[in-house]
Amino acid sequence: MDTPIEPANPRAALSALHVRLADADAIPFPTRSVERGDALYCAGEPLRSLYTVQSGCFKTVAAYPSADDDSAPHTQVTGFHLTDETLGLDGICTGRHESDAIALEPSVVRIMPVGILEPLCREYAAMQHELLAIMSAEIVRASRLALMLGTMPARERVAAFLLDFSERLEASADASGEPAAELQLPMTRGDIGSYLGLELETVSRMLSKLHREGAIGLNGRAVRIVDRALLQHN
Amino acid sequence: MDTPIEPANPRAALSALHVRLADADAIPFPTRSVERGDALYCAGEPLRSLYTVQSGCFKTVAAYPSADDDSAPHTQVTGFHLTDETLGLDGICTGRHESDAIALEPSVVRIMPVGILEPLCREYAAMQHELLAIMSAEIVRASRLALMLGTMPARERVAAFLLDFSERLEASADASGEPAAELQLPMTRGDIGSYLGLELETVSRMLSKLHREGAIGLNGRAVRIVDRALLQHN
DNA sequence: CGGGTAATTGACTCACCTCAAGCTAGGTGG
DNA sequence: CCACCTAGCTTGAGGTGAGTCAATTACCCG
Repeated sequence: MDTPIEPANPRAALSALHVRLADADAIPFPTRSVERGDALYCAGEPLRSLYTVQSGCFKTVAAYPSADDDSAPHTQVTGFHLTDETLGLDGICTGRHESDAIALEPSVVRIMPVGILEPLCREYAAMQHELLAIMSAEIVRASRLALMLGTMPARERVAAFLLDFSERLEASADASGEPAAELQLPMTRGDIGSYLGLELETVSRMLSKLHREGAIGLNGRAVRIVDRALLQHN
Repeated sequence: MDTPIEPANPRAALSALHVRLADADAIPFPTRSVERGDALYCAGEPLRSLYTVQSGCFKTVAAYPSADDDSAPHTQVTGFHLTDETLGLDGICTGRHESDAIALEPSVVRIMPVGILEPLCREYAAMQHELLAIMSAEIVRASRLALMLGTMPARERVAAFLLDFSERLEASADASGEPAAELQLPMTRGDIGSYLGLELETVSRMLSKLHREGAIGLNGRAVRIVDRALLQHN
């Protein structure tokens, strides 16, 4: 308790989470294009590389075998990944990918083979630090998602999702500092619902409600954030 | 697709997640004792060290400012940490702890100063690999928690919690391979509920129900797992 | 033995799920 | 160019699992 610092404002922290792997160094990693709807990798595949999104957007989908075996396994979108975010980190511990990564729009990724990555990090302290920071940020992100799913009502979840998404858009696109007000959501209501632990109908209803209340403009997947305060509070 | 391996069984994976940091090397890190109920660290504090639990048990608690500011912030137990598990990883990205770590019983931790850790990992490949594996495992754990909170009904959550806890007890205590059947839960129903995104009354009801159905023996915080299959399925 | 924290159980409520119907938009082929 | 078709979205009506409130019991520690 030596500094009178902010009590861990998660919104602020989320911006701080935004770190780039391997952009300081000039190593020419190869890239790969992925069509909309295609998988960058699938759960169970051996981990060969980590991927940094250059352009486009992905969702990661995890499955958990259902309680009664015959019924469908529990499945959930565990994250959306925009430009400059890194994919595949969850596979390091087992050497296998723990989830599917599906492109939500035509996307390009930078490929960083894991075999190269570790030696590289042993050489360059900055790079090692960056990798650790990114992984730590991913832990925080996942924990925060869990917190959201555990404690917030539907309406707050949807609002928080929109705010988070707009800030990450801003972070990846321009560096204006101002979060984006116009969002073009690349995912379906069903994807959002899965991510937020809600049914797609509930997501739709909450979006309509936020629209009626004047917090957002809404036209299909185009969302305009009108009143940030109204979204944050209440 | 070169190996016909298990399709990412999360239960199995969870055991694989169990990795020890800095136990191969003979570096004499100092230790620290923490009384039951005391905090090992608090959210917002600068990150000085990572901690490996030597004995005892901790819970980590995260706070998220509430939607309307005047009311209490959302708060949730984000994890329970037994022997050999590492605490503090979520703080690496911001340099500040993102949660409180509270001892649930008298505990001892091994202290690993972060300033030493990174250079050490640059020197020893095995240690670096271990650290990355632990962090990755933490990502998987958090994602899986989110999945659970997003998709499973109360009864399954409680059952999954008991199974997970018993396996981790086994992993940390003896190396028998057989998961523990007798659990002495160190946390309250409220803690469990917070972790699982349920009210403490619901946790209590589900435990009673599992008891009535013959899946578990139940006597306060002492739980005996009678019928694993019944817990897993249905 | 007494006081306070933790756990159990019941009755009632409500937020979200489920099921169902209709709508909209974009792409495709006749 | 339009008709169709599918996937996605919206909205309504009704059911239900978990939350809320409240009362009682069990337990631990001083």
